[in-house]
Amino acid sequence: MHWADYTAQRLSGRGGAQVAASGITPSGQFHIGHLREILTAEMIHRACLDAGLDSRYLFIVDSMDPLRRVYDFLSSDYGRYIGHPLAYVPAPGPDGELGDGTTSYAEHFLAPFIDALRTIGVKPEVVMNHEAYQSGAFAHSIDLAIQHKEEIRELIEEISGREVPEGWFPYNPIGSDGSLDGVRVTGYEHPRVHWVDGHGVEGSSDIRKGEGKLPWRIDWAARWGIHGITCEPAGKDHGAAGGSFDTGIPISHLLGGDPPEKMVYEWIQLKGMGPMSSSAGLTIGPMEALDLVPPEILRYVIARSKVNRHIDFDTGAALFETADEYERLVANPPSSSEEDMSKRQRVAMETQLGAVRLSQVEIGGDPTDSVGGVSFRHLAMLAQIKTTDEGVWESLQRSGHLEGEPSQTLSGRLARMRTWIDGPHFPEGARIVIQTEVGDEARANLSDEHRGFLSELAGAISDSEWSNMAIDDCIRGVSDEAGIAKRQAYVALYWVLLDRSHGPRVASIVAEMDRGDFLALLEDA
RNA sequence: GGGCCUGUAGCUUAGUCAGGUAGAGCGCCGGGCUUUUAACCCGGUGGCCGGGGGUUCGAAUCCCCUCAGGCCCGCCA
Repeated sequence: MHWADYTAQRLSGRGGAQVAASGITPSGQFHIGHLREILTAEMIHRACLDAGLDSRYLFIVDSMDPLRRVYDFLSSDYGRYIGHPLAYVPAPGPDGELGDGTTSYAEHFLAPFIDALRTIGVKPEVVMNHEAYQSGAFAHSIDLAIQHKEEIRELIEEISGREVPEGWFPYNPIGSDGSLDGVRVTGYEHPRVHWVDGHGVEGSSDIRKGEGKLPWRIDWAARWGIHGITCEPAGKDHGAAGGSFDTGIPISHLLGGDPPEKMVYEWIQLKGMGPMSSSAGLTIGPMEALDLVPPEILRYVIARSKVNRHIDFDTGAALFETADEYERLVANPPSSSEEDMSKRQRVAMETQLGAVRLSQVEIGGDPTDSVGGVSFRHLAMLAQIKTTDEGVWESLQRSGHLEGEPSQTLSGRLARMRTWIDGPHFPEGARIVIQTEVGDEARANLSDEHRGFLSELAGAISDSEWSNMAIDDCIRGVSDEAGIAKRQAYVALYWVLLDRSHGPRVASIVAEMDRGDFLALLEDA
């Protein structure tokens, strides 16, 4: 059974309406890792719906969280906004310069991410956390937290093993300069929290009006109750023993809530990406990833992995293989008709089918609608050999992959594939580089028999018609005359053309080449 | 120092919760396709389940120890 279905099953035991949620701080550019946070929760939500449960999916944007520091992509002018809730910080301009404030920092980074989510079929109910504070939704929880101040302090100290500092207060008011930092609480008279800020200015905040916030560990616990959240997968950082999940659960009870079960997902790592490295500034965002592979593949990357396994997100060969794995699964789904299937095989099959189901952009979508009918590997090859899309379709029609006109799915795939090929993320192993001179490795691997064939071919092909068919006839004819095994003839050509022992149809490659260039290569051998 | 996750065929991994003869995909190798391929179809190869010890009739699975990789323990989400 797929993990999302399993979780849905557990949630059904809990009864009532299900609310799956994610929470992300919009402190900067969203990246591919955030997709796991979102999709883990969203897939559970979908699984709940599929199980006939009443379910909603919430995306809580931590817009009330303060700007922590001046990130590298921000101008130093942002220094004065440190400690300010992100909803009240002006969005940066293109070069990180301080914006005019028409758009908030939080909105600025959120908007493109929401667009990307829509493309992958995620349509969350978006909750801006600062609005929740402004609306007074937190007021009751804040009041309870203040009343239970000492119990909460004990819980945090006991569970996290951390000492809560003197003067700690379970509500952090915004000071006179708009910052949450350095504000000391001096008293509480419902609904106002009195304080003195770092400048020595005194004031008071109305807990019903977004004039302050709960500290994270309490904020999280409170929102579970406020929104009736029944499931919120959290990153492994929250999951550490004594982490915010462990303190959140008892705090939530204290605030009258019924917290979700602890669920922790592993990170997506950018390891093993070859030329990609964060230090080189070459990270990948969801939008960028969507330029390369279709949304269902991006979903499948998450769906196919168990929640507690880390994912090496690799825009190179691994993504290639994942995409082809998806194609195979959809085109040729495991069949349940086998009676002699073992229990394990059956479970594995159900899990795979679940992963495909949850990878669909539209809920309940037919996976076969998203199938291209061609492996990514093959398409990548054709896209490199054929300069025009028409050429690709013709080749696919000849090879039987395609009947009639290409579907929208397929032409979309080709467009993305061309982007991928032209970009820095394309796997080098799949790149077809036509040599301009014979490579060292090729030279080392060419036998006398190979050379003899190549030189004969040079003579024969110099006045051959320059078409796929004619070139192929010529190659086959010469190999017969030269008495070389066909296989060896092609091996020789692959070495010369690609500096490899094998490759795509030789004639297809040669037909796209300039005759002079090809002859020069043959003679160079 | 404390804790969490992971370690199964060359690669990605299922199976670990409820012990019962190690499964899959890719790759690779071979064959077929009267067109060669990185297409397509068929077949095959491949694993002292990180290591050691223990419990058991029986351990990838439970217990202890150990090695390796990743991550968390700053009101930071």
